[in-house]
Amino acid sequence: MVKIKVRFHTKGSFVKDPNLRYEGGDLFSVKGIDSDKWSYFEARDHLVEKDENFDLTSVNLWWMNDDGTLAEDIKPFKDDRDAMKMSKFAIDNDDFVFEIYVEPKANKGQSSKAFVVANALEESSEESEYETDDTNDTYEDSTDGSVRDVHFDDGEEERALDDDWFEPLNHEARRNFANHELQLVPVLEPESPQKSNLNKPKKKGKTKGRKNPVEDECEGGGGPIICITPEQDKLHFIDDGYETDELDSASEVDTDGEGKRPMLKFNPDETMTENFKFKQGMEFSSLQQFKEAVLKHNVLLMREVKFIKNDADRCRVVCQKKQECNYLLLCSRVVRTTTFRVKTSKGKHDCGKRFDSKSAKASWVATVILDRLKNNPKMKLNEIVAEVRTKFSIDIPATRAFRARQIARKIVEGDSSKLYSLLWSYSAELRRVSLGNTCKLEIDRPGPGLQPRFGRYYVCFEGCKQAIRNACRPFIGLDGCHLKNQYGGILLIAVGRDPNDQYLPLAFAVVETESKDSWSWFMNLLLEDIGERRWCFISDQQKGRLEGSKAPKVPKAPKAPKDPKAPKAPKVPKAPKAPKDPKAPKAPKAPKAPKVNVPVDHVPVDNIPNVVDTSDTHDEIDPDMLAEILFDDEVPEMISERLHCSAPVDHVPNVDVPPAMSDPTNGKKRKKISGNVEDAKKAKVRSSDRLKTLETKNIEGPGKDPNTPLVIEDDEGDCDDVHDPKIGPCVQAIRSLTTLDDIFRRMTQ
DNA sequence: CCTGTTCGTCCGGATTCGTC
DNA sequence: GACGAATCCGGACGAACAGG
Repeated sequence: MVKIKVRFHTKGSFVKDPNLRYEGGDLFSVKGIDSDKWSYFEARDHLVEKDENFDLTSVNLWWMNDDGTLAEDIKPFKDDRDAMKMSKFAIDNDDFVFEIYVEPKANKGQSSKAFVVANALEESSEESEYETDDTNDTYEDSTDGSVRDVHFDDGEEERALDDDWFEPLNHEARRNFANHELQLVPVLEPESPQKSNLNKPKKKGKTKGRKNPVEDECEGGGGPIICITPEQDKLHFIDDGYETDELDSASEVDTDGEGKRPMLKFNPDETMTENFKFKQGMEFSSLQQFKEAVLKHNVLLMREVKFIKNDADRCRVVCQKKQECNYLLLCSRVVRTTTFRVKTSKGKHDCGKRFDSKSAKASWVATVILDRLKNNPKMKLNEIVAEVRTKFSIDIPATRAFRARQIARKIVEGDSSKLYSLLWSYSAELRRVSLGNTCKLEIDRPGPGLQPRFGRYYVCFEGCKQAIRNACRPFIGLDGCHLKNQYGGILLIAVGRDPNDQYLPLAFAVVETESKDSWSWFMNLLLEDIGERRWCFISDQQKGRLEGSKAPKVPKAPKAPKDPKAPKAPKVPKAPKAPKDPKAPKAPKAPKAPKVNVPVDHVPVDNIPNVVDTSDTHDEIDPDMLAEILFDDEVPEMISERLHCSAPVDHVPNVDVPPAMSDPTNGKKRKKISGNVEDAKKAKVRSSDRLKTLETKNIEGPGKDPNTPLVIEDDEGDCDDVHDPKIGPCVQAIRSLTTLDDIFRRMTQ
């Protein structure tokens, strides 16, 4: 594939005085077009893009390589085949720039000037195309030098020949054509033995020995068996029975690799149907592809076939009921290519249908159930049997369904062991792309002589680091979820929030289990990457983690926010929140961490003893849950208000934050928390109970308004916010946990 | 009864050799 | 060189069995 550049000449016209030239109009260029993807329709799209009134039906298109001349090199650009010519030309001639001319269609009775020129060029080329077509042919049975008398009446095939003349000739030769100099000699390879025979007519009976089996079949056939002789095969001959228009959708016309006349090509991507026909001449990229297609087709036909000949070069297929059915397919390799072609085709069964086709092999059944298995990995065997019966009226035994499910599972899940072994390469590639990407792969070595095993894996991308340092808010959500593949494990993930309220994945890790050890490993790596600042970590909590850590909830201090530096803003009256636990100490100061017995596998960063454990087990990472954490709870709401506040923080009205300002879920998830606190708490017990938090010293960072710093500050004990009933617990918690080590220490006290 | 597993059988692929 | 026949071996298959 190469990149080509196309210059479009539009809105002008051809003038001949006496040389042909294009006058007036506009010119625009399109660069970097993949030659493989270049098409007639892409050209049209570019023209429409440039001029929305462009009407393809009212113009003729012409193309030419950029160093050609209009008088000699202009060619019609009528469809995709012309586009393919251009692509081929670019590759063959290292000429990657083309001109496309848009010419208004001539009125009735008038001829396009370009048409006159191009027509002359085509005529001249067609006169000699057969000769040129043979230049690459290696047909060996010809004995004299006469040009083969091949004639195609069909326009399609003329087009095919038209394609052909193009290929073996270089640019210079085409110019010779253009000048009506039919001297191909300079461009033809002189006198190779093969080529010297190319034009010789076939000597009948020269091939000695065994007759071609295909011919045998033709003779002995008795029935509508269509045969291709070796001569037809080698010449890519297409007889009258070749009905391009009747091809099934699963096939396409294409030129073969040598740029010869179009052949049928089997398209494995298209859906096989009962109406599919294995036409003689149809080509397959491999014998395996042919066999799979045959089996698939016969499953649909509810017939059973067998491969009576099946080796590297050929495959002969007959019906299982060979005695009563004349079904026969023979596919064999095209000489000196890797392509396989159907040489014999009698693809109609004379036998009756059967409902227990063995052609419905386990591998085929696997493909049938693949989609359903993706959604339902525990699909039952009888469901598989029923599925195949419903779709194809074929009964398969349970054992086949069992194996099919095994195969399908393997396809769906992939070979995990192989994927794990690719981690080294993946890491190396990430490092190659950017040295700032962090990849940590921990290997577990069970013992000497034993194979090392996957331990842990951590990834943090350079871009994410930059984003959290420079653009995002200093809040980081942490969570973990179970991996459900063959080997299990836990995925730990850290996400940030950018100024647009979007989640920003920061880092992720795969660890063996959620434990203090694994979380601290993850957190240490994360802090190494994002830098030591005062970050605010927000996490959910797990059941076991809170055992023994339940402590009286910190009541809210009376509301008394004061910031002398900031102007006062009017406040909306709000009912004071009732403390949930009347026995709870009223001390507004940071609570001293209770001494709790935290099992080793508890995550340390969550241990703020103020909530009731109602957390769910982790199944999936739920971004909405994090949204709730950030915006539904009393403390996060305070934070969110401050995040979005353009006024000083302590003058934020004590009202609900409008969803448009703060809620990334556009208010869908947001629950009212002012007013009756108990009701509000009930309504969002899940999210509030998940909140554990928090570690930071200085929560500063870009909020929505970068000019308004976030002020949940500041130095020890000086912040009036401590007396704010909304901010109290948050700041207390924040202040008391200045570093991750503090958190760990507290956890283990 | 349903589901999953085991084991013996048989088919098909690979290879070799002989013939045309 | 192309094709057919013979042989060997691995894997897919189905029957039988075990477990829930």
